[in-house]
Amino acid sequence: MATTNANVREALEELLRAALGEIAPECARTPIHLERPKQAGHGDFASNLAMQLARTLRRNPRELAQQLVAALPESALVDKVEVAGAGFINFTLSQAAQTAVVHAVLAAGEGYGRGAARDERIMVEFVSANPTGPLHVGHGRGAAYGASLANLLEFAGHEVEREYYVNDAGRQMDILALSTWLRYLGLHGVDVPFPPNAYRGEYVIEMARAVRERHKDAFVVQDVANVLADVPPLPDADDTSPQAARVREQHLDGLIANARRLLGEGYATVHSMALSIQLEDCRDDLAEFGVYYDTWFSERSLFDHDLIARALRVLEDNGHLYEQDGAKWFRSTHFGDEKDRVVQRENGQYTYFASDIAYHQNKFERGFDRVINVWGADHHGYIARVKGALTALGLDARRLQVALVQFAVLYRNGEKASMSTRAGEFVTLRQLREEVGADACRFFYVLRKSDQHLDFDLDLAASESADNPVYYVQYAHARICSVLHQWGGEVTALGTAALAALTHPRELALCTRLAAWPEIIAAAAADFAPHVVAFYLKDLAADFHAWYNAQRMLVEDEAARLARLALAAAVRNVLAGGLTLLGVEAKQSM
RNA sequence: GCGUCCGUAGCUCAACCGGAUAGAGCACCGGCCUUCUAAGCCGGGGGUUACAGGUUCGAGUCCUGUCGGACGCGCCA
Repeated sequence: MATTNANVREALEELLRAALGEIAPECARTPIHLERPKQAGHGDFASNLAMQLARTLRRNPRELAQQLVAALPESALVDKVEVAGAGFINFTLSQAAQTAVVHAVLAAGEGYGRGAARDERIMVEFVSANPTGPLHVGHGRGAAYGASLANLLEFAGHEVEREYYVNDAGRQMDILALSTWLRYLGLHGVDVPFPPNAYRGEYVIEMARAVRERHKDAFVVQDVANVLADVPPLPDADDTSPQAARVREQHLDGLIANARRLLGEGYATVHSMALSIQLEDCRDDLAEFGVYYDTWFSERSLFDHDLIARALRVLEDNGHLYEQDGAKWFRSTHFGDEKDRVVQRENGQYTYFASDIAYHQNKFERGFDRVINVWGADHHGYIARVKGALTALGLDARRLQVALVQFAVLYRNGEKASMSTRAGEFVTLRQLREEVGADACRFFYVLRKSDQHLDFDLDLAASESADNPVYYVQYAHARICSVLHQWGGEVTALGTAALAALTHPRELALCTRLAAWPEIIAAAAADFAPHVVAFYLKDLAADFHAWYNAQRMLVEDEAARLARLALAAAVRNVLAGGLTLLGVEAKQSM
């Protein structure tokens, strides 16, 4: 008779429902809400039913609560029912009902807490950083959050696909290809002044070496004047005017055009080498961070299959496009956006937004019930136009959900550390992992609500960090492993151990905590909130450490020993499962 | 200027979509290792939830305004 947590909750609801029918039949359909009190001493479950009724019945809530309690049917699950506070009804479960969760956990193993129904197909798209350089610590937060969210949704019972959108078709890629080529020329002694707004990082020079290795001097152009032909000269470095900024952009565009002209087919070779090197690097980086994808979706494939033109045609046919100043506009103001948006420029090129419209149409056509985008908070202004476009395409925009992740700001010596990709002076995700370890990184990143700014203190994280809560949770797991190892018995045999010996308040508190795990999963998944899991694991570890210091497990008395070991094994299962969801290793020893 | 998000202990953050005495960690003070890992435990001090109103049995949570912060407002991606 494995009494699961859901059983208990439903049983208590039934009891209250019966009492309600007795006391106030006219309110028999009032929803009954049971919550877990945060305060010890308020029982295992509490209901505010009497307070809810007080309004409609215009009666004293405490009196109502008393009457409800008096009308409750007998139940073996319940030890004590009390009226407290303004009219709460507090249930204290019997020892058997509280400890039964241990058997439920051991029977289900790491599957304990898993949502029952595989009801929805969900895509989670996350990170999707331009493959123009190493991932930095801002991407790291999106990676940790997105990966944990996907795991969480999967564990909650959905079918999840993880996707990375590769921006391999835009101007940024051209700038990367140009940057690589200019460095390559530099390696061959052809010195073209390196533009300040090209990619200046050391990794670009490494790519240039790779190009030289494979293609020798095939792409060398000796005449600097030729490279700079028709390119407007760079303004002074200290000129920060908007005009100067525009000229710098034109300078880049001119260089890219010349690279295309001078290299011919060779340009595409450099371009695709740069892309594949960066993509490979990104994939490795994320894999070492415990982040994996089912699909890497190429933006360029949208062009190759003419999907952008097709999507725009649908919009056009539905009357949502118009022409002005030679460009083609999407009337997104009809769908709540602040202003209309260009989808095709005067020069005939599609905008990034146009790709995105086709991309999201494609996502929906792949048959997902829900599509979740994890975006940096700086993209929030972008939501209205994408949703608007989906609506205009005749799709249900509510199926697209955007999870915004606020910035992670790095602090070093108490001061903000810059992380501009272009300037080349940023802290990469790889550096961060090497400094603090992937486990601490993953845990640290999801330890706060995603809509909360994250202050990442490098000095603290890099220090021999006993401060880091991830060790606290891992330590609890390792302690249990150690005790079970010293006991030496078959852990599977604990699944049927008698639990009557579990009577210590610390033991019962642990059981209550274990019983909450399925609810934590459901709530965290519904709210897209992996931090709820992280906080739960800290609480569970705290409950365990407190018990560990209060009682020994390996005692003479066999009944007590087996019951306690069973409880410990159950705690270990949930700790391991939770850590896995967050991409953190459940260590056997520390 | 307009829009979105945010403001909770000295610091970093929670608070089960309106519930009980607002909780953790760090830092600070005092205890616990001849017994399963002290990366641990036990105890203590620390708050007008930015501010002012409003809604109701009840507000950190909802509505209005003010102040402060981050981000966004391109024929960039």
